[in-house]
Amino acid sequence: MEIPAKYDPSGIEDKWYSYWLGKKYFKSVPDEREPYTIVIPPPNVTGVLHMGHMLNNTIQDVLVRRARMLGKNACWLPGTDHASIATEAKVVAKLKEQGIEKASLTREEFLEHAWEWKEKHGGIILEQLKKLGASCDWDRTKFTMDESMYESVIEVFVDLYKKGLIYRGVRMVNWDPKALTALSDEEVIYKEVNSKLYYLRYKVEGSDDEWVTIATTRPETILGDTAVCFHPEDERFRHLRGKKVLVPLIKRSIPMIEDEYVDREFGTGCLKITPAHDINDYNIGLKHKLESIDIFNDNGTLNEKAQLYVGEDRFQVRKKIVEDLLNHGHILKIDDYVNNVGFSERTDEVIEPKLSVQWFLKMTEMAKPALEVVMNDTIHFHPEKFKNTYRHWMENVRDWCISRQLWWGQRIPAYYLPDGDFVVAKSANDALEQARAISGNPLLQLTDLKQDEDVLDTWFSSWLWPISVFDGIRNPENADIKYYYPTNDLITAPEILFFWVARMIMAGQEYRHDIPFKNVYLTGIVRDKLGRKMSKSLGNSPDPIELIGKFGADGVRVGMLLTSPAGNDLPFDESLCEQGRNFSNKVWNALRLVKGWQVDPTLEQPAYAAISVKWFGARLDEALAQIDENYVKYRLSEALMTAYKLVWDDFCSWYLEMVKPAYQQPIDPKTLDSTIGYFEKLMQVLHPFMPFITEEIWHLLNERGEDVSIMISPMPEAGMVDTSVLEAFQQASEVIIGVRNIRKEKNIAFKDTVEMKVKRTDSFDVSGFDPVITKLGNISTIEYVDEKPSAAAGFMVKSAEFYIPLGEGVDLEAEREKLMKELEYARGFLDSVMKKLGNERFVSSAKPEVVDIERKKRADAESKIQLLEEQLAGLK
RNA sequence: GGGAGCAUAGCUCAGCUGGUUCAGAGCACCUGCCUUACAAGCAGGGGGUCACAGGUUCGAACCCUGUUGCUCCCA
Repeated sequence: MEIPAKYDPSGIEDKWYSYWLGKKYFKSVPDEREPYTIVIPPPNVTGVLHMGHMLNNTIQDVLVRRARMLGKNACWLPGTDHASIATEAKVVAKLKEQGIEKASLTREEFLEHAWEWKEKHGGIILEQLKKLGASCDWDRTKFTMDESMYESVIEVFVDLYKKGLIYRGVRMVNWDPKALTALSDEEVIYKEVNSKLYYLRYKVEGSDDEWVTIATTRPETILGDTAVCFHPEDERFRHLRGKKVLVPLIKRSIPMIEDEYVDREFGTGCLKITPAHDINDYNIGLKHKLESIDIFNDNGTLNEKAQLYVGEDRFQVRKKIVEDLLNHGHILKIDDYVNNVGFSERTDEVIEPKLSVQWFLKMTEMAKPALEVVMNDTIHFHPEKFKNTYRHWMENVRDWCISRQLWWGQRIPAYYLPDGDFVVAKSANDALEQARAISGNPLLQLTDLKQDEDVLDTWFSSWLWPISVFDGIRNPENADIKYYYPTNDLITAPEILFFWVARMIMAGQEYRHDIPFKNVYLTGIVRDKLGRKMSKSLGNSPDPIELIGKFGADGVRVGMLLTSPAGNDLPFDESLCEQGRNFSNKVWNALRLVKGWQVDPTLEQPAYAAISVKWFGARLDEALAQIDENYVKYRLSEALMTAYKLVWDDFCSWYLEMVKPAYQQPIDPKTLDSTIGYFEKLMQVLHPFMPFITEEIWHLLNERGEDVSIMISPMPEAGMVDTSVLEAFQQASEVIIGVRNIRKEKNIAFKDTVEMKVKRTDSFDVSGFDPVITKLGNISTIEYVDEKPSAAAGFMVKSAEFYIPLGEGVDLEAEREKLMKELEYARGFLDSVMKKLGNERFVSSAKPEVVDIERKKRADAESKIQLLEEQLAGLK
């Protein structure tokens, strides 16, 4: 069989993915096995795959594939969320391109367009995940607006309303004047902006020429002012107590009030209060029972209450009012000023704090048990440090604004009666029944009821995700939810710890009386070389599909995971994927080597091969145990690195070189069988990280029947580790390295054999590995001697001395220098040990084991020094 | 302004309960090799005052205090 020297993943990946799909290996149905469940953090239907998804989903696939090979019933449930704001914005924009205004459509017509858009674009990410090798149970794919999911959301809304946890209230919200919707705090991005600080003077009412000066960045909002405030202990304004001032231009009379909120150092120490347009002012307004004057329309233009500039945009008005204020002598000065301004995450519009009627979910009571289960490690966070952040948020949680002024999403099931009263119900018919009851009017018709126009926040769907994907809200006793819930691991980004993870925990406790997952693995953010977050707008993100084309899915997966410990940002560089690709190639070439061997069934196993097979078995057991431990601690990068070194260093660089038959010589069957057996195990260990190449190689190593796959084969288990053979190999390898060094120093080509003489002590014995040393050192004979040979280059391993006779050309001085160096080191070492042992307090207070170790070190160092001294003496 | 976290090799990170001359890994770098699986490779090698200053201890990268710098969250 001809195997190319370079691994080409292109055909192989598609071949095996179709095979897995065809054999339904990703599918999961409840059975008697232990379940292992992951629900995907549903990507947005508007999105395309980016590097963050690559990292996140690689991790999920690694965990799922491993669980499957550990014999668990693994279920990775995929899906997408409807992303109400983002999707609606996309659909609106698309319609606009076609010359259609959203306002000209009915709700139903608009939703038709939205669904059409979703059908066309909504599945892109999931399709791309297949290229990555994601082993999701695609038959279970869910979308947050699927009928069952939609109904679950409505049912939960109604239930929480009945429990008194959902209420309708006036609140200061983050208003997006472009999208015409309220945003949650998490959807607002604060940016530093160069703006101006305007110093404005207000005339004191009833005075001739008495003024009070305030500083503001938003002069247009003075039209909504209802007070001016100073600090009660501020002497500078004491004389204004109880007086009134006039708002410039409109000359409205407003009171001077006092509040400790005012920062006396900032501006003039005097603050204008505009309760309708600033959250802090709003709170002061509540405290001092001030009037709220809302001067803005929903689209950011001014309304009649402003009295001036009615109908004009807020930023236009700012320019105009500054001019007018200047003309009327109200502006004393204008400073440059940098402040934080909130922008809409979706539309990039400047957020307007706005009073409006919204639906809220009370958080305080739900937060308590959700905090508890994380603090007491019922749910484990990886890494643990996020427990702190989580606690801080949960202890200061605020009510959740769950309404959005959009059409795309679950419509709020509140129905308004003609008199303004409302009922909340699962269906219009239910609502009618209730409405008739509360109004006492049995003649009310469906057409008399008007359903709330708003939809629910997307997170109000996704907080139910781990439950609703198994239909656990509507059918709490169904087989799926009982089997798969709670899920095992959730893999997500710390950015959404609060508005998703925390809320899922709350929903779990409310609706299943149980946690939604046992472990939360927080990934870092994928950044570019400059440390910037990868984003579409910056254009600094590579296209994952192109990367896969370039390095192979396996290569990219390895690249993503190599330097990505949990919770740490990943400074991405293509060279990481290159390293992954190189690793694929390394493994591939190991296959080429092994497949190239001719076997001679009559051959006995040579001694060098026997000991090598024994050693690698031990090494494999050791590494398997280390890898298991890494997985248990969710240290996936380390698990991968352990496997990487096991394959590259131990298997390829050492083992294969050790057992490799001489050129064009056949191999014995016993060694070949062991080697193939080890190779198979290595492929199984690597499979979760590199699903494609391992499947390919696994099938090439042995004839396989139908219906088999490495992905459903049992993961190798660590056996008892034979530490004595590991220790012996360790020393043997040092001998080999010693020989290689001498060859290099003395310019002896590898093809020339050398002799080796060994002067050893009883405590040192690697003779089991002599055949290996002979082979890898290309040594003609190993002779055990009692005296140091003359004219030889030497080195030491432990207390044994090794010599390569050189005939002439031994540089005595160089040998001497080498020995002196070693001696110096050994003496220094001994010194440090003696210092400790000479310290009375060390010997009396340190643990006895520690003291014993020091004593042993002293003995070893002393004998080594003696040896070196003898050697030096022998050189003369 | 409040809270949290981080600082170890050029880069990204390990370093568990203080205890081996404990300072480690991968990549990058340097040197020599196209040796018959692999130059996407092989063999070897250099590189760190563990941010700084104190303290606790027989002993500190690790514990404590302060300083500096960076990051994140909340306001």
